[in-house]
Amino acid sequence: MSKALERREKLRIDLILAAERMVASRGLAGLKTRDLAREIGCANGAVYNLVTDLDELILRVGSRTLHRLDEALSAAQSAGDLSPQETLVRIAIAYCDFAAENLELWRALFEHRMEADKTLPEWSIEDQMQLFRHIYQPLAALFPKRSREELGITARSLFSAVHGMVALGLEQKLVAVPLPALRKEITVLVRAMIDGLIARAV
Amino acid sequence: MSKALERREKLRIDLILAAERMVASRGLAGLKTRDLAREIGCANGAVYNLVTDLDELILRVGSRTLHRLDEALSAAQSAGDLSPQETLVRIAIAYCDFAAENLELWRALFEHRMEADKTLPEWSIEDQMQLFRHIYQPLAALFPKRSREELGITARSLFSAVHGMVALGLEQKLVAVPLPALRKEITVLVRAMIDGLIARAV
DNA sequence: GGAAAATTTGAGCAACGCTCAAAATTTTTG
DNA sequence: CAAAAATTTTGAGCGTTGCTCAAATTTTCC
Repeated sequence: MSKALERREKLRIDLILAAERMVASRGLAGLKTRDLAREIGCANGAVYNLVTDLDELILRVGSRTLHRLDEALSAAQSAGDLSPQETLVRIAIAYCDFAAENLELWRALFEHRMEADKTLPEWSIEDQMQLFRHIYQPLAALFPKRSREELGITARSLFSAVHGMVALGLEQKLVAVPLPALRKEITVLVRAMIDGLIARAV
Repeated sequence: MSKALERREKLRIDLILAAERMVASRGLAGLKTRDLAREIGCANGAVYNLVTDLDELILRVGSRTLHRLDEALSAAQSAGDLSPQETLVRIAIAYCDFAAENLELWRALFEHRMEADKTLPEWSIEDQMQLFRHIYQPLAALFPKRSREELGITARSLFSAVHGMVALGLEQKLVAVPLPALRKEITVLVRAMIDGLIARAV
């Protein structure tokens, strides 16, 4: 590869990492092209040589966040040999903890909205799909009779419900819930949801 | 009241209604002061005579949305004389339907974020608290032994879980779920959550 | 080394929320 | 009712924003 292209690649990575740091510290709204350019040492116009858009940059940062989240959920899924129920609780708690520890980056995943005409790139959609798979496996163990499609729907429902509790729980707007209390609420409700689903399944 | 103040009040109401229409049609990001000023027939600077901030204006619009949502949930709560379980399902479905029918206004409730130093006005916090009360009553009927505080926590958990399903369900980013399917998922999971909570309570 | 190709640059554009001296209007006063 | 005083409205303008593009710079190639 030519020297110019090497430098370009290096700068692109610097840019994404700088953007990640900036979102983490100042929130998605605090991400500014001029600050980014100063941070990585180039002209502000140069940002658009590395990335077509701020949208793309945000998606790149989001991709990194999703992969780290994926790792956190994987760790929770394979820790110890728990029952499927308790594995699901662990995953939900891991999701909550990740969101709390990576608050602004996690928020950015859901705050960001593309303009109506632009569509999400393929790799970004792929990233998001992967998340449900951690829930899918324990669910499949609990409901062996259900079809792949049914399990997928249930997995998304469970994920969404936990996401809602975390989202509103970490929101300062509504009553600020202390993190330990939130973890407890999640544990209670996930157990209840699974119990309820099993009871109805028989 | 003086003629000047009357006109001011009228304009302020016009402004809020215009803002509501603009958010509903173009989303929160499409709310622009210059367009608002043109719409209600005044100078762009005049917007700041009626409202201190765009933040305040958004909060005013949010307040109206919350009140309409409150009405929708009230209607669902008092329709027929259903069991507490089925009332909770009805409320959840009503929430889902309201969000779908008022997509951008409903989104604005959660997308909007104040700058860190500014705090929410009292009336806005009050508005938000009211929402849980619809869930509280059927829950109290189901769990007569629980304290007010415990019921409040459970109410918020249930609300948050349903909110999460609606939020991710109506999001175009993830797999777009057809509305009837979403309503069905919500019904299933709310019933499961309640069943599970009751089973653990005995 | 020097011409050609590719890349980087930063001034500049349009649009944004918001401000504030000046203009217009309303209210008070004589 | 007219002039003075108080109040309200106005819109040009400020500082920022994401993004563009002709010009300057650097790299590539022979």
